[in-house]
Amino acid sequence: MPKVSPEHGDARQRQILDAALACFSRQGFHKTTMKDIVRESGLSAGAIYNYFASKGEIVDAIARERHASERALLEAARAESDKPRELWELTRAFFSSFASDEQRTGRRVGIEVWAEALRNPEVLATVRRGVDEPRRLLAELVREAQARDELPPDLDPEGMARVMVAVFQGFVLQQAWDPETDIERYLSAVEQILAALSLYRRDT
Amino acid sequence: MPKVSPEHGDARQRQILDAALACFSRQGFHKTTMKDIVRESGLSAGAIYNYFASKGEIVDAIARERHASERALLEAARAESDKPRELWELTRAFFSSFASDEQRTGRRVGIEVWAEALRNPEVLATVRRGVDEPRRLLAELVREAQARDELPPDLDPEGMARVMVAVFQGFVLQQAWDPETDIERYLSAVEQILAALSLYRRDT
Amino acid sequence: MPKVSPEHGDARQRQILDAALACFSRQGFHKTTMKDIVRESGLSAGAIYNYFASKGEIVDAIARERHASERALLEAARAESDKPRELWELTRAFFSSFASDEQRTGRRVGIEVWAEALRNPEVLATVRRGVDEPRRLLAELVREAQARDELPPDLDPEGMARVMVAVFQGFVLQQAWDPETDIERYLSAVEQILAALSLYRRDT
Amino acid sequence: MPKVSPEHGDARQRQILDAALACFSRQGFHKTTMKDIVRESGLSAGAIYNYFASKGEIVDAIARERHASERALLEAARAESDKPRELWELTRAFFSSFASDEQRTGRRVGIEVWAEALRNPEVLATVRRGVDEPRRLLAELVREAQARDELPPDLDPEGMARVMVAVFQGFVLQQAWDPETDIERYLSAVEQILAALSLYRRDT
DNA sequence: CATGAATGAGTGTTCATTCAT
DNA sequence: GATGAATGAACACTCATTCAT
Repeated sequence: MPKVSPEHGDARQRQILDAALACFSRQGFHKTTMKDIVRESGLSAGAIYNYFASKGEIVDAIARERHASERALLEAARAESDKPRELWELTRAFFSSFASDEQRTGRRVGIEVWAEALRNPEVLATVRRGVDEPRRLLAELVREAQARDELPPDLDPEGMARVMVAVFQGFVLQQAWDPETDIERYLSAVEQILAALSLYRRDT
Repeated sequence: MPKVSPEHGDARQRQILDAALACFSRQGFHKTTMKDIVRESGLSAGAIYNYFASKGEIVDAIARERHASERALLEAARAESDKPRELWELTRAFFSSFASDEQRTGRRVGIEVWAEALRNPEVLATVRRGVDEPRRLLAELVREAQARDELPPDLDPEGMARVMVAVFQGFVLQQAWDPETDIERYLSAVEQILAALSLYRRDT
Repeated sequence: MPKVSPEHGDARQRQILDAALACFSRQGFHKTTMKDIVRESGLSAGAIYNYFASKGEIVDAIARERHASERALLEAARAESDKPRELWELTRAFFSSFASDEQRTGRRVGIEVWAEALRNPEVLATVRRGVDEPRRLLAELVREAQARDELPPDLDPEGMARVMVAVFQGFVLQQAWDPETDIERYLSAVEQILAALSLYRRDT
Repeated sequence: MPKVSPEHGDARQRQILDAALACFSRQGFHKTTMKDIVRESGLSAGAIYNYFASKGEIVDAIARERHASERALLEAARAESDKPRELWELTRAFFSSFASDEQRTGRRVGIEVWAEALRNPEVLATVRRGVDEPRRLLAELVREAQARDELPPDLDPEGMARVMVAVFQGFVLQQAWDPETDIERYLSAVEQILAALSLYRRDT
């Protein structure tokens, strides 16, 4: 079927990536064979290789999608926040994504991407980009809050940003290992931390 | 002459696990072949299969070793703490292990274990045990601190324990992706959080 | 509007064969893919299959072209010869084609055609036709020279014709493996052989 | 079956090369699959890869065997010659190998090796070594014959050596394409050439 | 006639595991 | 117990060919 609409290619790519994500989330990168993706996508092996040069490129693409997805979430969360309690609202908005099954599936794959980053420079670059961006944003928000006298002036913004990223990453792990993990109790602890810090500012 | 001492077996097992850890840390579980472990250990393929029934069992054993290693660290850290600042001292002691190259190597493998846990029930059980124990300990410490009026009484101990575990897990990730990551700035933010919480107790 | 001139088809065929020859000479038959020929020719895969039923047919056609090319060379060489030194002049004229890069490219492919002939009856037939014709011509020339008392009467014309063909084939090989091969020293030896034979006639 | 005699490995290698030669001679390098060699050799795929790192290495090894085989033939032929008619006797002895079916099989593969040399530097090196050696030997013999006044002093030894190599190569081709090719008539022409040259010496 | 995306059988190669010695 | 050669199912990937548009 040649002479095909220009969107056709994008649609095929989606079809492949959706199939790959499904397989990866079910069995992981390494146990997923091209045959699995072929079956899941309904395409032929050859067709897939028209869109991706190798299995590795599919993994790269999935890693980039994870990144893009988190980034989109972050943007959306930020749009809803108002300055004074921004950090907290951002956190809450971001964590709300754990309600979605699709996001949870994606995050399971995301954990594998984290591990893959240790061996694969391409994936590492994507992961670092995906972590550095929110980290910088959070540091900036900390600085702004300090300027508004809402956080202790001697709190290191970079350190605090990393801690907040960690709070997110750690929850992703804990929830992946145990889906029962109670998000509300977790969030309430985070909220209390932020509240404590914002009171603490006057005492230092 | 099968005049092998009973320790012989243990020594062989160690030899295999050391070799496996070296390989896993270098190339990951999936890219490590049995041949790699054979070469690294200096044993024969057959000999290895006398001690482990499959490659998967070696992975399981490595996962258990990771767990044991973290647990030992935790015990050691706890022994050194005095009650009033226990949480913080525990944290600091625990993070001091990042200075050791050996621990860093081990943690890289640990991240892969985290991913593996998503697919392998055996490994999942080990990982959960490895996380639950410190989590329960931390929750207990939080409760004790609350009893001593060192932490806000309405801080959820379970939630807070999870957050502290996350703070550790997230740092493992960030440091694995970027070994330059500054541990001191990270810790200073954590310290400030704990300090804020302990002041905050009086205000609620 | 299939208003294509009748030459259109021939032109397309040329386009395809030129592309194929270029690819074959660069990478050989077997490593050349249809995609390579598509790229080199600027046509589409489908278009090529309108003119050749299979890759094999392209190989056949190239083999026939090699044959036709050698034949043309032979005819041209023969037109220039005068009887008494005909064999020698023919040889020299024929070898002069080694100066042309195009002919050298063609001959590299020719060698592959020789190998292909061992497996492919179609190609074998073409190769045999391409060798038998000059062989018969040379045998005839030997006979004529014998009639003019320019070659020993007991020289076997068929044997001698084969030897002369071999002298050409061997040079093609040696020059393909080492383009530095000195054609003049080679030819001078051939000339001396022919000269010796034409003197020898009187001594037997 | 480990702890195996040291000859065992050589025997396996032979087994593989014999199977490969059989397959290559039947279907050529490119149409021969590893599966074919597996079937023919009676070994498993994995076993073959214990002895050869790739199909290409098997091809290389076969090329080297062709070389060694021709070299051995040449040595044997030379041992039987006496100086005065050495060139001719060498030729005759060498051509006598065409009687053997095994040698004919080998030579068919040899022709493919010739073509392969055009694309594969490894094979090219082997082929050039295999051709240069006899060429140098022949040039030396020509020079010795000239010293004994048995060949024209102005005959270029290098050129003549190449011609004699060509006489052999060309016959290999012609006989591969048509097994009926009459070796005696061919050889008689060669003999007459050598005889003419040795008489001719006095006339120049 | 032309297009080029799709096909899918087939390729060379790998590697966890076994077992005769 | 120890050995390491052998196994063979599985893998990622290729490519001549087709055919809907």
